[in-house]
Amino acid sequence: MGKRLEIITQQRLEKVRKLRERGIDPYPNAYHRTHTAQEARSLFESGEADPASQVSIAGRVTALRHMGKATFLDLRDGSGKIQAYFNKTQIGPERHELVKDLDLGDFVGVQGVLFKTHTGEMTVNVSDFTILAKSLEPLPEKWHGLVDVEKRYRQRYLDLISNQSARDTFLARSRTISAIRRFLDGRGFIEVETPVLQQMAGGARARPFTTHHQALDEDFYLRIATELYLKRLIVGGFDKVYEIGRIFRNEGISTKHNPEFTTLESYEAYADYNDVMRMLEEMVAQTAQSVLGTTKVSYGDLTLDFAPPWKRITLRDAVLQTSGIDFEVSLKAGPESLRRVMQEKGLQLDDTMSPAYLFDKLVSTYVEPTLIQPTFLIDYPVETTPLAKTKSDNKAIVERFEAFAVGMEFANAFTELNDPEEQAARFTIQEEWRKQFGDEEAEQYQEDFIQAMEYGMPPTGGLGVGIDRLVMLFTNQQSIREVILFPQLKTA
RNA sequence: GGGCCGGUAGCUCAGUGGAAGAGCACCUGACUUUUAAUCAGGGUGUCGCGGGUUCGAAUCCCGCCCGGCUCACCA
Repeated sequence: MGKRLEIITQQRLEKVRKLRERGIDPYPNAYHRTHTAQEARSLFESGEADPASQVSIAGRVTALRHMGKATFLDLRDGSGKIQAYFNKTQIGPERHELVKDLDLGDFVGVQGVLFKTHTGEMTVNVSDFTILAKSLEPLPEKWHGLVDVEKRYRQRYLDLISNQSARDTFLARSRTISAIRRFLDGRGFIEVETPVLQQMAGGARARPFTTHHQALDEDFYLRIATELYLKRLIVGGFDKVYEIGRIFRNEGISTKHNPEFTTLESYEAYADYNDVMRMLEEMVAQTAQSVLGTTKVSYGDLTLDFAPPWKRITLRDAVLQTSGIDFEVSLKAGPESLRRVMQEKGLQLDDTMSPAYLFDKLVSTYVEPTLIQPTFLIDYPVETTPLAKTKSDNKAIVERFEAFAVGMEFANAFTELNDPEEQAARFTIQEEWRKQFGDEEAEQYQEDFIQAMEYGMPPTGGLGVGIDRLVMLFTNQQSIREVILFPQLKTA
């Protein structure tokens, strides 16, 4: 800590001491306000307020203008900002001394009548006030706000105090999640919670975090998806379930990846991936409408339109159009043939890449960059998706879609595989890849899950949505850290 | 993990070998309708950390830490 900062803090601690000496608690327990800043504003603008009626409002001092015997300060609460006016004649010389000791960042409660100044600013004419919390540290600068990205992430509260745009982004995030809940609740889905600590982490291709339970003396994984437990609930007879929750993947950190992130997963009995596609379109469009007031969303130089229907293209056609590779033809000649064709295109592949990796590579290299407007990529090779059901007329292709915008995947869904014998066979293939290719992210054989399938699961459409990424799209943010309040950073 | 860029006052930033700076914030004083208030005065610093080169280093070199972008990997 620099010496200047220490001096400022010392000065403010001295003010705290003086307040206590005068019998004033610098940190009282509560303050009962009658209005938020916004409510007071509406009350006044509506013209229905009795001009003599008192309001009390509380907030943080974000600007302070002393003018001799008069003082103006800006108070900000969760609803917005309002100006307060202190006049020495009105509050008395003794109280006026306290006003002079107020600092930027302090919390105060003010009581008085509302009026408009000569310059038209709605203001509380303060007759009484209460210090609610002294601030000991100087706030970031008022004009430029807090710019330092590292500080904005590590001390997000300063970002929120200083930058309206940060407040707007996280408010939009909150409203997005609320709107999604309303949408699903309105459709008869019930929200559930499933374990984060799992003996086997499944439902996605990813490396898990490990942890340890002391009393059981047993290692656990943090979940990488909510899928396998939610499907057990479909078996249990809840026809429509969803979970919005944190999942954890022990992988690289980037502008599009945080080690912990939030997904929505929903499962609907008697539905297939076509039903889910229609639902997702509607859900995202309604959510955008509700949060942003429009389905046309600015993103960088682009305008994304989430109004249904979104473009649909099969993975095969998309890969063919963008790379000239027809993987169905190649696959008929075996996975090695596909690897050879891809290598001929100049793709860097090594022998440890399982077929699932090969498709990932194809899609990420050729297809994803072309998917700007909201687009469904549909019908994936069975090798890529061990938990999805194949098409009734083509056992090589599963009924799966992923939704993209600006080249970024934000949803993944399929008609769920509910044949226990086939599921067992698919897990077995995954286990073989784990051995053959050293593919640590291959699904593990999950006996308990198979057993659930054996009791019978109805035809089911499942959906996963990356909430953080959806919020990025809605709030025009290029980095996932801008939509996560406390993103993962190295220890400073 | 690789490449590129960055870290100077509480905040936002100048400063590329020769006395550490500006604006805001802060402190002192003036000011009873200001609002990026104004006016007069005051600089409060481990130049990210550690070595090295040099008469002299914020500046040049080496190593390390943290961050941003990007590539790799993933969603």
